[in-house]
Amino acid sequence: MTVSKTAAGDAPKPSRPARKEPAEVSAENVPLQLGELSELLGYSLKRAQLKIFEDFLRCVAPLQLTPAQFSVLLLLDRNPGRNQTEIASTLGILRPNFVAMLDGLESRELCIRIRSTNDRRSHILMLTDKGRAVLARAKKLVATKHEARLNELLGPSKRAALLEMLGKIAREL
Amino acid sequence: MTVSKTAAGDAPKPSRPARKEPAEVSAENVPLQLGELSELLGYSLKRAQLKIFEDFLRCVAPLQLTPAQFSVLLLLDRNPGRNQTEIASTLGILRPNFVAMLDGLESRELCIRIRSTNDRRSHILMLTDKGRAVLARAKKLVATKHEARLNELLGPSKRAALLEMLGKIAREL
DNA sequence: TATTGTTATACTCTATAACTATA
DNA sequence: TATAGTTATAGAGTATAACAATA
Repeated sequence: MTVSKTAAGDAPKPSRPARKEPAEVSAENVPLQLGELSELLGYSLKRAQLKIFEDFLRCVAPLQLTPAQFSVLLLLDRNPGRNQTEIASTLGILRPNFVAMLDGLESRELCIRIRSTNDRRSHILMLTDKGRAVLARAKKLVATKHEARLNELLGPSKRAALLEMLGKIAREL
Repeated sequence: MTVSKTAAGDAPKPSRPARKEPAEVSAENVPLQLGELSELLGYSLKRAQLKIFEDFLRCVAPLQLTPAQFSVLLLLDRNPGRNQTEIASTLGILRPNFVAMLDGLESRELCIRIRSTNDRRSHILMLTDKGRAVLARAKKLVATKHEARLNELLGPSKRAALLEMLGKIAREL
């Protein structure tokens, strides 16, 4: 059922140790078996996601941007004139949690909140010139280092297939 | 470059509103554009991972097991006689954080810690009979509900391809 | 009355230092 | 001295209730 790479019980038992016994009865340095875990989509998905975020952080480290911050900047650039609720909900961020995040970006002068004249309850969000500049540099780092690495690892067509399947799961599951 | 599904500017502008103007100048109910975000592997990966964990929790809800707890039970079943450090590190869990997790499983009598006779510093971990029974029921729920759903959504061959790519990223990135 | 941004708060995850008991 | 399990703690991330200003 499960494809075991290094099964402890499957190894041919030598009739006699080659040179000397490791230490006492046995060293037990045998690597653990993942078993059904390696067939669990959620498990591999989680491990892969952690690796990718790690790599993203490394690649964009000079700009000090997290994946979440990068996604906010991208969305503000593509959707000028939107308020906090709209941006947050699109990214799956709860409004209360979006406040501190925006505070951080605004204190670094990457974006600004502007009280809307139509509806004075809401804040229109805008990238600053600095925000646009940082975003441009971040996009370049992501494309040339982060995504390039993944392209190298998977190849363009597999990468595209992966993206499509992940999108389908995110949308339809 | 980016495949936009509902581009605000792409819709053919009607020369005259069909019935009446929405409200004032414009309703602005236009959905946001994800833009480059939909091409970012990490973004789709994160959204997909959240959906899959959500579905896992729903499917295994009768047994009250999280994905992390399920992975521990699976690993204990496959690797009897291992200690906390070995199990935790295999799953990418830090030893201090593994303590409370084990406390939870042990208090539910799903596994036990046994002081090793060889090295009295370490605790050998074992599934209890109850733990094995719960694991068996969990495996069945995961296979027939959770993984079956994903198989239905993606098809078996695409599902296998997805798993392989995620594994490759987790191992090699 | 309902909604926007906000505060306060709590709960989970994750990460690090340091203790204890053993080796 | 080094290691296994543990404690304490701090920081993210995420979740809900409730308030002030505005609609």
